[in-house]
Amino acid sequence: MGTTQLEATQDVQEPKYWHLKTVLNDALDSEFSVGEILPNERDLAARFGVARATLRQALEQLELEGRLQRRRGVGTTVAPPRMGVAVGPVDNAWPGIGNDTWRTVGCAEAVAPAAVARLFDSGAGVPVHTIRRERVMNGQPVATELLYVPAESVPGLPGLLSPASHAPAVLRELQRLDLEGEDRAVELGSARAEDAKQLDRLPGAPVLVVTTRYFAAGQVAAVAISTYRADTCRLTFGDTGTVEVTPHEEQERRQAS
Amino acid sequence: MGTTQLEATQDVQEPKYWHLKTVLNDALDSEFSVGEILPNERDLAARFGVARATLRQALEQLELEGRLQRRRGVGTTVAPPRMGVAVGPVDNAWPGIGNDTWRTVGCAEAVAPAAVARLFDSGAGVPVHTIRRERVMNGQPVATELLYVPAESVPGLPGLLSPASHAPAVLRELQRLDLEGEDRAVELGSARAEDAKQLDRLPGAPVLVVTTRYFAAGQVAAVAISTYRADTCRLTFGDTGTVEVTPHEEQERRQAS
DNA sequence: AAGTGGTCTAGACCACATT
DNA sequence: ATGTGGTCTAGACCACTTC
Repeated sequence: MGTTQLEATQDVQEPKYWHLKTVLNDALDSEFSVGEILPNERDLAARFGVARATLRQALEQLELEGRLQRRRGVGTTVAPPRMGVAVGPVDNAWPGIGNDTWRTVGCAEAVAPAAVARLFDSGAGVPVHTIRRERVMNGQPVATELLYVPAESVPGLPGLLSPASHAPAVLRELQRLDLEGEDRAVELGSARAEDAKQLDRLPGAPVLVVTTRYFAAGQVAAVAISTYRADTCRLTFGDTGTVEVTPHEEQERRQAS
Repeated sequence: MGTTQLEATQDVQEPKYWHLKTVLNDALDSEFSVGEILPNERDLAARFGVARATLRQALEQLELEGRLQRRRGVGTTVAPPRMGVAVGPVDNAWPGIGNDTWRTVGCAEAVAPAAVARLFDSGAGVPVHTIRRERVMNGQPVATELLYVPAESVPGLPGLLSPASHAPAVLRELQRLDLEGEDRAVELGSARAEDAKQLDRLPGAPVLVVTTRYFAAGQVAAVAISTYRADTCRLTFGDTGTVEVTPHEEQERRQAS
């Protein structure tokens, strides 16, 4: 990266932070390896002759693109390539089937929030089982999920359940139903406080929100709102089998730890 | 939204811009309708008793979440709900089939850039036809795409073609092949200068990048890199038919224009 | 205690669209 | 010419991790 100031040959009309971003991006390719820590922001800003805020604007974008990882109190490191995460319909199946990558971390019984109720055929005020799960890959959390199952989808449930057996029971009942199809949407969001904590990020971090509707008996039998870390994940939708991680990616990921 | 300063009852540990964001978000729900313009940033900042930069941090997040739309020289308006955009496999078909929502805007013949070449089975240096297309919905551009077709995928092409007939000829040849499957990945990116211009956004705007691989004869016969506006689009992957726009959404969208 | 990234301020000027 | 959002500066202090 040298001692170079930003060249004065800069096109007008091109913001400094944008130019800076491409310079840094190139430097990451040629002069740094995955996991390496960069100089701190104050030094970098001085080296390029810009204010720290401007430097940060460039770093923010590079982090958004998954090139960098910044952690308060620690520093900025070069991020490994994004993980390919399968979100279906690889196994067109109910959640919780077999030994998948999800882990249940809690559950509750309540009325569906308005934004979720809209996804069900029945209107507002539907009582639902709410199951919180998290997904871990390569030893790091990549997603957190809220699975909403209307009580009427699983009528066979006994009345009172211990917290420990509640979630498994709901999933078991779900899996008895005949799954007719799934339906997914992906959009950009920012992590709510609770999600951010589980994903080991700050609130407001960019996330990919996957909304899945599970159909059974001509109705929406369950809805899952999955929140993926946008910086570390590439969501894959394989029609022709899972797109597996290439050996090259696998190697680079290992270097990071 | 009132004349209210930010309440002093603010929890410590909660950043101002974060609190501000929730306040604004609630105000948007209750006191504004789609398409309405907000007070300008300097006024808003003064009204809430914060610096403009802090106010902007809140606005940026709301724009990222698709709640606001900001345009330089114009102002900040309340955004309509995101459009549901089908990205397949609704029609598991070659690009350019039938009357789809895509429009070809240019094409060229060159060697595939490294990042794209990696997606093909053949290594680097593959000669490809490059077709640029754009997707328009509800009268506004939502996506731009670069479609890469290796020359060896379409051997039946005559040598020299006029620019006008080039792209259609490539697509026509593609469609003669037997499509065995598709493969998609979605990740977050930021708009390159060229894409940003076509999407009517500033460079660096958040986008959802969809990478599609088309398989034929056991090979990757074509690759498409589609860039969707993350602020206005919700990508839908329908296994059970297209998820159509609800009447409610349709109405709100109309109010915006 | 020292060093990191995260938040916040109060200004200035620029690019752009509209009048 | 005016008003808007976009960029940039030079500081300050805070929250967090590590030593």
